[in-house]
Formats: sequence, structure tokens, C-alpha cells
Amino acid sequence: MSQNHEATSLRDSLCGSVSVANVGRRLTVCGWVAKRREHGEHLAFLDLRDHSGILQAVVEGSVDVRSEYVVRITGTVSHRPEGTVNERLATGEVELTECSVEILAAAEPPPFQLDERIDVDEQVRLRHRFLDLRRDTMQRNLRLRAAVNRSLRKAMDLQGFCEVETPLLWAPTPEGAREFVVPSRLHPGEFYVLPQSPQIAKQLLMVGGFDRYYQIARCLRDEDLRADRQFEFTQLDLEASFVTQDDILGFVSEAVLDAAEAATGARPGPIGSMTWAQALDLYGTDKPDLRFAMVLQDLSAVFAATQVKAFGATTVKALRVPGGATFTRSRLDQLTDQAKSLGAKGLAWFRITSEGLDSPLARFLNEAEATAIASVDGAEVGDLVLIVADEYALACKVLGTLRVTLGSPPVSEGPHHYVWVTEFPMFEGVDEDGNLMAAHHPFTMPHPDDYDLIETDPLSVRSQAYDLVLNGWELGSGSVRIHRADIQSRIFKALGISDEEAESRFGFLLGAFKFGAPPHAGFAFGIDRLVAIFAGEENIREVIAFPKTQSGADLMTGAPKSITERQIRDLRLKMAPKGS
RNA sequence: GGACCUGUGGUGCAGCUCGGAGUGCACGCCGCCCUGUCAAGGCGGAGGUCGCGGGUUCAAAUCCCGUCAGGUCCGCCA
Repeated sequence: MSQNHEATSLRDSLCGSVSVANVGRRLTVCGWVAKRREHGEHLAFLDLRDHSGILQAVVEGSVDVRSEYVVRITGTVSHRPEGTVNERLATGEVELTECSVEILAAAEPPPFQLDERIDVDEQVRLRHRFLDLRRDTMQRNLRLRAAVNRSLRKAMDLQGFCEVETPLLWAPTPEGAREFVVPSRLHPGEFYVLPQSPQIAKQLLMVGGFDRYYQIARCLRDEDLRADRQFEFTQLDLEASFVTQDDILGFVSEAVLDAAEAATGARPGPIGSMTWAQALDLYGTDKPDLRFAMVLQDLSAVFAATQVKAFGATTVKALRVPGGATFTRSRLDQLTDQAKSLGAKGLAWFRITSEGLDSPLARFLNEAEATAIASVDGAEVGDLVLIVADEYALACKVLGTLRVTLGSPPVSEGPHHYVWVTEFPMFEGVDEDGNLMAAHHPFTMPHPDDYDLIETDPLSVRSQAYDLVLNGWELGSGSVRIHRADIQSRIFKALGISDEEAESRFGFLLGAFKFGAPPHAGFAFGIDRLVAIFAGEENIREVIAFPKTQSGADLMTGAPKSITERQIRDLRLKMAPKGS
């Protein structure tokens, strides 16, 4: 029994830490009644639960407590009688005897059982999250999260970073994610926004001379929710001056690997890297899951002059599915539907059999084409080869998604496979006004070899932006920032942002840069996602104490809710009629 | 904005294809019995707007339409 921080004025020890070492001692524990087993009016067993575990108390005579009553029990730690040891309980060798039971709070029966025997509907759990939190899984997940936070802070401190808090009430800088808006009472008609990230604040900290900043920061984005996305999420945010990209990768690797060690007990090896172009080409995504092989193969050259109409496209990409030849027609139809929903015109499939290719398209292939398909990614008899012919990016995306659908192990399984993805493109696509869009953000430094292409061939300009990927989840991203006014103005120009617009949107940042901006770079990664993977959870809600549903509702508090007339008046707000 | 899945006593399920009385299982809850249980056991009992609304039908948990809630995904997430 470790003492000190367990003991309080009301208790001496935690339930889970009582052991044979304490036999003979009289001590007091507090907790919830997990289970009561009565044997008439002479004997009852109470399982007392706190976050550390369960301890059995033996009560002579009957006792008027029910499940989830909060009680304080004083008793003598005793060996259990021979033959009554419970091997499945950590404290199963001992029990409390000669107990006196004090009821601290009565409790109604809980709306769902708090033992872990059945999966309770998430709607029910969220409505009574405070009870769900009492359960072992949530206790484990949130305490794991605390351990990760602790190790991240320690790693950043040891690397000389200074923790600085930045405002939650920030200025609107419309761009990128939709912002949550907060009306100002003192300035009617004007608004704050909640930060999508502390991006601009941390760059100002660099100008301010905090050359190594970090923060465990809450970020808020008013975008649709997903299994790995909540309105509000937490990032380890950092920025450093007088550094290169490699310095940042080093800082972050150190922190993440420390956290991994704290969470899993084993420190992963060094984190490898690949370029964005390689990731897209081989895995069809910028967040490759490297836990399994299955790389995409480009057959464009083979099909350059093909007679097969379906393959008349700039890019022909193939994916080998080991053992996939047994897929039923309906399974193949399912995959085709998935490909179409991702934008593909269709999905070609080829079963590799001992008699050759089995496919509706097989008879249209010439020999070179058939040979190429039959040998995709080292294919063997019994495999399936899927082919998408389309524009390059789409073909990659479709097959990359199918690759994950067909090959990805559950989150709770497999090794943890980290990878840096570097050299992201500077720009991607154009907006409705025909202007280029920044792939990362407009303060990202282009790759030094590509400066000359900014005006001539912007879409091929690489940036000094990088992502950290774990098991196919994007943990976070960062970049070297632009600190030179000349480069910044060329980028703004390429993005179609006028001097006036730049001034009105980011004026305070650009203004600050005039007073001596150090070269700087940074990163931010999602702690929710990192902890979810450590915890083996498919969903970040499982590592968040009070999460929102997919529609953004909090089932416990009922948020979002209407506010009072008084509040509306104070804020000088006016509601538009419903449906307008 | 769109696609798909789910919704049945407090909880988890079955019933739905092929319409026929709210039928069943497990847990929990309430009462009684029980002196070594630990998924305690035995006996008895209570508990239902089959998410909601409409339609078809002699008859709807079941079929059809709509809607709400939850989930997964697409769009969205600089």
C-alpha cells in the first residue's frame, strides 16, 4: 500500500492497493458499492470500488446499502479463508473484516450497469457521462491521457521549451476552418472568435523572443464531426526560432516517443520519413498506414495505348488484394460502389486464378496488359487486383481508400507505425475565384529549390510543410514559416491576396514581422488522436471526458441551447426567423 | 448538403424477410429465503407510446412514406 497521496481525512487507502502486506491493520476506505451479496441476516459481502480497484468487505449481519451507494468502511485487513481466494481480483487474497459501514450518500439504481460486461449504447452513456466515467475503461483512458500529457510536458521542458498560454478570445481571421463566433457585450455588433489553433499567436511569440514555445492548447473548429474530429480538440502546439525543419522533427519525435513509452511501456524506434509524392504514389494518401504492405502500382505506361475503353485515362493504378480472389460478386459490387462514391467512374477487378485472369474485362486485354496485371505487387494465384483509371490524384485517392478498407487492422491491433510525410505541395487546386489555395497555410515557407517556380509553375512548388502520421491517422502537421517579407508577398500574390487584403486580415502579424522576425518553424499534433490509438480506441470520444455527438450536441447538458431574452438583449443580437 | 446502418420494459438482445393478442432470453430492479459469496444461489413480482407522425390493411413492432435521435462515411476540416 503506497501511502501519502492516497490518504485523506476520510480514508487511509485506496481499495485497489490493499494487499497481504497490510494484513492485520485496521484501515478505512471510501468508494461506491459495486456489488452486494447477502446471505441472510448474518453475512453480507460488499464489493467496494474506487478508481484503483475493488476490495471485498465482509459485513456480519445485514446492511442497508444498494449498488452505487457511497460508503466509508473501516475494517481489518485479513487473509481470506482457505478456498475463498478470488484469483480474478487484484485484491482477491484479502478482505476487510469486522467492518463498520458509514453511508456517505445513497444512490438510485444507475440507468445502466457500470460493470464492463456489456457494451452500453453510446447515447445512454453520453446522457449519463458522469456514471460512464466511473467505469473502468473510461478511468483507464482518461488516466492514460493524463500520463501522456505529463510525459509531453516533461519532454518539452527538458528540451528547453517554455509553456505559454494564448487567448481563447481571438480576432476573426476568416480563412480555412469555420470559426466559432463569440459576440461582444461591450462592443455590440462586434465579435471575437475561438481559435482554430494558436497559429498566429505562437508566431508572435517568436517575434517576442520566446524562442522555444509550447502549449497543450485547445483548438476549436466549427466543422462537421467525425470519429477522429470533435469541435474542440487538444493539440501539443509548439514553435521554435533559429531552427530548420529537422530541428522541429527532432523536438516532436522526442516528445511523441516519450509519450509512447509512457503509454505503452516500450519506446518505438526512430521515426522514418517519406515525401508527400511518395506517400501518394505508393499508398494513395498523404497519411499512409504502414502497418500493412499492399502498395499501389502504376500501370499507366502499360496501358498508354490500350484498346480497353475503361482504361483510357491519364493514370491507371492497381492494387493487389492478397487472397481477394475469393471475394463474392456482391462484395466486389460493394467495393465498386465505394469507389464510385469516392468519385471513380468504376472499379475494374481481376481474380488471379491458375487458369489466368478472371474478369469481365479479361478478354479485352492484350498479352502485355494481362501479364502486367497478373504480376502487380508480386501477385499470386488466389489474389485479386483492383484497377482504377482516372486522373492521377483521383486514382490514387480511390485505391488508397480501398487499400485501407481491405487491409487495415483494427486500431487496437498491430504495431504503432509512425512516419513523417514531408515536402507537401505549397498549393492545391483553385478556389471559386480561380485563385490558388494554400495547402497548409499562407505563412508556409516554400522549398528553397522551388522559389523560382512560385510564379511560373506554382502547383509544382513544394513547401517546407510536414505531417506526422501514425497508423493511417494524421496526428499533426507543421511547417517552416516565412519570415522574409519578399517571399511572403510573392506567396500572397500567388494566392491572389492583395496587399490591402493581407493588411486587413493578417496586418498585426505582418506588422510585427517588420520589427525583427527570427527564422522560425513549428508543429502541432492532436493529443486526442494520439491517446485514442494508445488506448486502442477507434473513436476519440472514448478519450474525452465530455464529448459531443456527431451533430455537435452534448447529450448530458443539452447544449447547444437557446439563451435568455436578457442575454440576447445585452449582446444586441437579433434572431432571424426559423427557416430563413 | 448527401449515402448507409441502428432505434423493442432501466440495460443488452431476439422477434421484422413471410403482418395475426406486447411474445421471448439475459442482466438490472422490488419482495421473501439463504452463514463464505465474488457473473453468488433459490422462489415470487413489478416494469412496454415497439423513437415519433402519417399511410396501406379486417389486423402493423413487422409493409410503405415522412420525421427525430445516435453512429460510420462523402462533402467540409487553410
